[in-house]
Amino acid sequence: MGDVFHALADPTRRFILDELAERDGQSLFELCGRLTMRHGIGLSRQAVSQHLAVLEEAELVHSERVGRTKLHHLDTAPLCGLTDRWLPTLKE
Amino acid sequence: MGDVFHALADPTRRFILDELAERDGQSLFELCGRLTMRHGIGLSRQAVSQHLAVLEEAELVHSERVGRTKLHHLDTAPLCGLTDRWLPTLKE
DNA sequence: TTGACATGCAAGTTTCTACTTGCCTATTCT
DNA sequence: AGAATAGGCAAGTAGAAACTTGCATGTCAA
Repeated sequence: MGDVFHALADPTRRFILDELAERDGQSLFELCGRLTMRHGIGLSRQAVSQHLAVLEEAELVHSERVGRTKLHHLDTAPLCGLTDRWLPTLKE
Repeated sequence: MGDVFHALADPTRRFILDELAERDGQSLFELCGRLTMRHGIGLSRQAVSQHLAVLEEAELVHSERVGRTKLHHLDTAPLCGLTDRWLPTLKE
């Protein structure tokens, strides 16, 4: 669960989640391109790949291999109730 | 807003929030003691102080000086709607 | 005012994080 | 088969983060 917060702590990773929220199932190359075009983030392919690995570790992103590409899917489940721990209205 | 995620990314800081959620208005010394007693975290006073600074930066904790002590208060406001950005049910 | 207590400030160290570069593997197309 | 495409692996680097230690500041109580 700390993994989820750690994953969300980086702005680039939050942009990646934004991208997948808008268009699910993107490949690594697609994400690279769209991060550059739409968010002005000019990172190497490997940098983005490493960010995706962190997001997968946190289970915020799942991936499937399709031929020579790998499609990435957003999973918002780990976000639900993430902060309830400290919200007094939900204590009991 | 990235500050909030960054602040939450550290387990010690999450324990501090737990402590303040349970008993609001603790001093630095109280927090040090309770972190050690209840969570097994034996950190120096300065380490805890630095964690509190990070939490204050993120506005998750506010503090007031009272005589020679400083009391810390939890503020859950920054947590509200933190993850809505990616939750599809709230898109419009 | 002097001593004890609660905290702040400033270096300094070690560990982690983000990113890059270079090379390797696997799949598709011609 | 050979070239192009999509991605993976590994080592290296620069900067940030987490902690520590030592000293300074401010407050209270006798």
